[in-house]
Amino acid sequence: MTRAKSESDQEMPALDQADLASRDDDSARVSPRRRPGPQLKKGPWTPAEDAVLEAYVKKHGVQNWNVVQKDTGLLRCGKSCRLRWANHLRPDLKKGTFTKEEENLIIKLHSKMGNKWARMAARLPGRTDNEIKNYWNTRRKKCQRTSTPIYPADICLQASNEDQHESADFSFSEKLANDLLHGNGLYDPSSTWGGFIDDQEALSYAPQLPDVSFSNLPALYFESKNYGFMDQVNQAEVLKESEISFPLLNAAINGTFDGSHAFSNGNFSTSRPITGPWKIELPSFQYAGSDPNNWSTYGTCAAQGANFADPCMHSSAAMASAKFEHMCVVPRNSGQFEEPLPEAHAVSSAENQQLSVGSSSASTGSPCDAMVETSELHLLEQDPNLNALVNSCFSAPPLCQASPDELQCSDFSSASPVFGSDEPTVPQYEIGYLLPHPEDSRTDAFSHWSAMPSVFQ
DNA sequence: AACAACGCCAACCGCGGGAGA
DNA sequence: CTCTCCCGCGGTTGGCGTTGT
Repeated sequence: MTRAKSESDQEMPALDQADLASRDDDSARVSPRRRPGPQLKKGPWTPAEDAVLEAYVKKHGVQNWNVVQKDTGLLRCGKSCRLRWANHLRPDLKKGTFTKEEENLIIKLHSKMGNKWARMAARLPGRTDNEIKNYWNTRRKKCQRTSTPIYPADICLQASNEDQHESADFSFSEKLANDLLHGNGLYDPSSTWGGFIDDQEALSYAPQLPDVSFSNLPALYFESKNYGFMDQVNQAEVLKESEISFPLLNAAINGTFDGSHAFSNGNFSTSRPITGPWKIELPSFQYAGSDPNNWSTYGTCAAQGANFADPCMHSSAAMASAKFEHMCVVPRNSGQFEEPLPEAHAVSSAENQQLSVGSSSASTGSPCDAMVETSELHLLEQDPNLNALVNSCFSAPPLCQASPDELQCSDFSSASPVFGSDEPTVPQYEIGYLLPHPEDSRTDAFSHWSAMPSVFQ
C-alpha cells in the first residue's frame, strides 16, 4: 500500500456544486467500482476536509456515507468519510492517551474477547476500536520485546477474583455434552450457559449470547471448573484467530449426534444443520506456535512460550493448549499459526529444570508434554461427561477402555468409518495429540500444579 | 549533527453480514 | 432466491515524530 504523501499537502479540493449537479442522480446506486467519477483522494485528511465533513454530518446526521461524499463534493469515498468521522470528528471522542484504568480495562477485556476491538470500544466511552487496536498492537510488541507477560499479574488477579464471584456453578463439559448429544439449545439465555458471560455489559455491543466459538471451549471448560482467569488468558494466547475447516467433527456429529446443532463461523447455532466444513473462529493469539505446517507440535510450543516470563502461566497455558489440541482435528499444512515468539524457545534452563520434575517418563520427552498429558488425562478422568464427549467426537472407545493403539490414528479419514468417503472435502487430517493411556498418567506431574499460586488452581 | 531504530497512529484494504430491490 | 449496495470490522501499511547511538 502506498500512501501518496503529496496528497496531504494538496489544497482542499474545490467543492464544486455545479459538478455535483451534473452527475446522474442514480450514480449513488451504482457500484463505486463501476461508477465513473472523480478520482477519489487518499491519504491524510486536511482541516478543510474535516470541516466540510463535520458540518455536513452535524446538519444531516449519519445516513449514507456515499451520499455524504456526493453531497459535499469531498473527493473521499464514503468509507473514508465514515472512518474519519468515527475516529476523529465525532464530538464524543476522548482525546489523549489512555488512562491507567482504561489500559487495565483493555487488558481485561482482551483476555475475554480477543481481538474484538469494536466490542471493546463499546466498553470504553470516547475511544475508538482503532485506538484500542493500535494500543494493543503496540503493547503486544512491547511485551514481546521485553519478554513480559502481556496480561499483568495484578490485573489477572483482579479479574480472577471477579471471575470467582461471577462464574456460575456450571460444568461446561456437562452442558456441551448434553447439548450435543440431546439437542438442547445452547442459546437459551435462561440456561446456565449464560453464566459464562461474566460481564453482560461487556457484550452489550452485540451478543446477548455468549461467544461460543469452538475455540472458546477450552476456556469455557476451565472456567466452568473455576480454574479462573488465567486459563482464559492463556487460552486466548495459545489460540489464533483463524479459520479452520472442520469436517471431521462435523462428520462425527453427523454420525453421532442428531445434527440439530451446528457451528456457524465457529459459533453454535441451533437452527442450522451441519453442512460442509466448519469455519472456526479462534480467539486472538499473542504467542504463536512454532511450526505453521505442523499443528501437532503447537500445544507444546505454546505452552513453552507461555512459560517464557511467568512460570505461573505455564501450567494453565499448557493445559489450555493441550485441551484444545485434544479436542481438535489437526489439519496438516494448515499454515494457520504464526511463528513462535523468540521467547517460546528461550525457556530458561532453570525453568526447564523446575519443569522437568516429575516428567522423566514423559512419553514425548518434553517436560511440558508430560504435564499436559497427565493434566489432561486427569481432567478427563474427573469429568465423565467431557470424557464421553471427546470420545464421541472422535468415535473412539472410551478413554479408560481404549488402548493407545486404538487411539492413535494419524490419518483420520481411515481411522473410522464415520469419516469415510462421504466427506469429499476432508483433506488429510490427524489428531494432533492423542489421549494418553491411563497407565501413562503420573501423579507426580502435578507437583507443578500444586506449586502454583492458589489463584491459578 | 547525522543516522538508524523504534513507536505511534491515521488511514487503507479486504471481507462478511444485513438490507433492500 | 439472487444480486447489489452499504456498513462495519479486523488486519495491515506506511508516514512521521521521537529516542538512541
